[in-house]
Amino acid sequence: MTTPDLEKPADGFPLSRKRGRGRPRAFDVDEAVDRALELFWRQGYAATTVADLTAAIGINPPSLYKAFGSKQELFERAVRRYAELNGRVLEVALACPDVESVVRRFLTGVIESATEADCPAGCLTIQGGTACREGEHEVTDLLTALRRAVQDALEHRFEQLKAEGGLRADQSASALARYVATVGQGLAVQAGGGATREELMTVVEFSVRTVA
Amino acid sequence: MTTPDLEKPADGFPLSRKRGRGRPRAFDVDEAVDRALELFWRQGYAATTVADLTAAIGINPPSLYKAFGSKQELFERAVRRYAELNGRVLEVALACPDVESVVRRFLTGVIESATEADCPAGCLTIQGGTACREGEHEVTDLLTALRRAVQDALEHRFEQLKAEGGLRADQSASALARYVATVGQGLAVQAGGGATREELMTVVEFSVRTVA
DNA sequence: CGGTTTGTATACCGATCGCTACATAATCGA
DNA sequence: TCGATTATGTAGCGATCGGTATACAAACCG
Repeated sequence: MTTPDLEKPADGFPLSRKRGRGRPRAFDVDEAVDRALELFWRQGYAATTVADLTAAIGINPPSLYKAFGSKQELFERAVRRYAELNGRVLEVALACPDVESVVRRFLTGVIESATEADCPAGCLTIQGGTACREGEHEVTDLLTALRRAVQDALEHRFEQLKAEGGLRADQSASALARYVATVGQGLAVQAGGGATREELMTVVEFSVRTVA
Repeated sequence: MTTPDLEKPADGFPLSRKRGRGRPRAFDVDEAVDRALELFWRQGYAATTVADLTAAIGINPPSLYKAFGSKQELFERAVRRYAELNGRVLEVALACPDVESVVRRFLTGVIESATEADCPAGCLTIQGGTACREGEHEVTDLLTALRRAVQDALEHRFEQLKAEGGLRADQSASALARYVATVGQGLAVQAGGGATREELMTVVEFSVRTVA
């Protein structure tokens, strides 16, 4: 799973919009990634075909391959975009001042993201990537790493709060982070199955009660 | 998603092993379903090809289609087999005498099933079925219904215990069932990502604490 | 035994898969 | 305006997809 840094700013252009020498691209790359994200999110990696992608973006295959390299690299772009969007939600939760509010805000954010009306229900990192034939672990591994990164961020924050006295010294920050991440993943599965925000918010209350 | 009752006992044979008139089948159907189950479990529906299935079972395509009808019907058979296996685990949990032990036994059973050494990690109903093109909801719906059935069974048991006084009258059996099911699904996601039994058992303790 | 029934193996179907060769169009620096 | 460069549209590549036509093999019944 190489990451050849497509579309990077190409250091050297002070503030100008980079415009290469050749024919200009006829579609917006970021918008294309968003369309791809929606498809991968809704259908998963294996069930989403290049024909689906080109149709959704409104381009022909050569344009897709020029811009992204392959279906798998486009998937990685979409996943990175997804991580960027959800990263903001995570940051808001991590900024909360105590364990209970971090947990409540995180789980609430997961529910909101997984039940957003104009997005597929559920979580891309859970339902997007089982698809791997024997020996093709790249897709699965990427999504697993992303889930792990969220859990690690929670753990780091709980360690901070523990040092500040906001978490009892005999409590394990890593175990707590795993618990919260587990509930979050379960909530995403529930949302993928059609559960509503109201139903899922009752789960948050159970979880917060554990923590408090 | 029709269920044409393939391989039913064909009432009329008192106690004899049914042996039709034609050439006998050269492979064991139940064993074939188990092989298919493992593949669908590990790779998901969309990423598993008929060639994968015939190779794993050790037969040629016509035999698969004679016995099962289609890839999708074989998937349904595999899912039913999966439900049968996990149904036993669920029954053990439901037989426990109080809320806390039901929850503990259920979540422990989920962990054991999702981390069994000689099976794919995780849960078929979560990672097996995202695969559906626009308009092909059969696969996803089947798995969603299966998860829902587990949650409903928990809810029914909690209602029973509530009537017996084992659950406070102001507690919602459905909300509790949703919480427990959510944690179970989260545990399955964690297992699919490589978490160990020991790590996941700490999550059970958090959850049980909430309930008690 | 012959006739019927059922499963197997070979070989292959049209459709679609991910991907690309090629010629053309549109922009650049000079 | 002229190459050089980059993207686009058309058309199609070999491989594989889910599924099957056909002929043969192995059991039954009479």
